[in-house]
Amino acid sequence: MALEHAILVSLSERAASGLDLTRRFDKSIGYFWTASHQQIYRTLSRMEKDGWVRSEVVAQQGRPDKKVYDVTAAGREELGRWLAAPTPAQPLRSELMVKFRAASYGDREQVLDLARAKLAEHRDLLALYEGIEQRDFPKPDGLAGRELDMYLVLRGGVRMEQFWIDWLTEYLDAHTRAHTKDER
Amino acid sequence: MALEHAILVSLSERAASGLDLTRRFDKSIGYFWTASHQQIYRTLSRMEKDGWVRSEVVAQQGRPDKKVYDVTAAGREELGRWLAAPTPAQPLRSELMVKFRAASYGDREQVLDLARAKLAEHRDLLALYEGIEQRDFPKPDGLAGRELDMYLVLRGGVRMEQFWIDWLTEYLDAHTRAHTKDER
DNA sequence: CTCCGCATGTAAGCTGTTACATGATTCA
DNA sequence: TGAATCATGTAACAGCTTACATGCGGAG
Repeated sequence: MALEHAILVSLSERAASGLDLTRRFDKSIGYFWTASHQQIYRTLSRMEKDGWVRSEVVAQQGRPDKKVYDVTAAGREELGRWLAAPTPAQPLRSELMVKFRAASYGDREQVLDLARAKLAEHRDLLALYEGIEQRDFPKPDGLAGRELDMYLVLRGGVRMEQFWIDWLTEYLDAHTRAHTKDER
Repeated sequence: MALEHAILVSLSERAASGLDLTRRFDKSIGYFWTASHQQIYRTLSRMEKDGWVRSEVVAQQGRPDKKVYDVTAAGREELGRWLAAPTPAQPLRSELMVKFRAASYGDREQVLDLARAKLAEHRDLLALYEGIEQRDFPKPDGLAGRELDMYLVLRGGVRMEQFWIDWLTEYLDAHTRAHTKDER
């Protein structure tokens, strides 16, 4: 029930069409909340029916018309209500952890390869986030308000990737040690 | 498509009824993959139809009969196949991060209260995981095989909770500093 | 004239959640 | 007698994914 609210947040930052939103959910806000264009169009329709957003058809030159959505007063009210409501605990769901736990029921070497692949993925993501951090927030000390919010969420992404890298490294090291011990 | 596989893992460790599995998904394996009893019963039926598990009705004294499920050869094969298959990147989905980014569109003080509540939740979870770690793996150095797998997944849980605590602390500190600066 | 990007959708199917249902036994 | 636990489900709905559909304009 949170896609509506993620859309309200994104539209509060700036009015947008369905495709604009789709692109935002492919980066920026998409780093911590993903959605496909099908979901977005469907949800926008429902939100307009509910009066949380309104749309205006905008003609473009050399391109098809687009419907630009904007948050209404009712939408702003709903956003404020949701922001203050308690956030239910979102249990961790990690396919990788299930696989790691199950490694002894299959080919362990292939599971270790999966771990190495994930480690590379997370290193790439960390580099991406750190690049954004250095480009957009070179001096974080003076930040406040909306910019501070953006910065701190990005910091969450950086720390999250660092967590994966550290844990996967511990995992691979431990299994390497256990393996060499077997060999002796 | 991973609940089937989580069930295969759990049944590989030990045969179980639907209710047994439901209880396991409330702790141990449930710390990184959750499922309700409705999901479990529905999925077990499908898996039996597909030949991945077989069931045996076991009479009990003073209790209703139960259906105990067991992994078949086809199920073990499927588990091995799944274990070796690449794991798709699972994008992060955090309602809390959406709220943090949106704090300026609502009552910031209430968002800070949410952050404090989450911090307390994650401290409790960390204490739980560290308790299990000390109780079940007091000397992790000699571990190998299945036990090492269990230990390392638990370490993932510990590190994950540590991540949340560190980040939420950074978040609260940064906003406290920004706030006191406004006051001056 | 074909392919690509823009722009908006529909439809089918699977997964997950919420609510309801049944029948037995044990304990207060 | 009434509540709690054991044990297994059904039904309805909401959410998400995958595939398909349409039509316009510009580039090569």
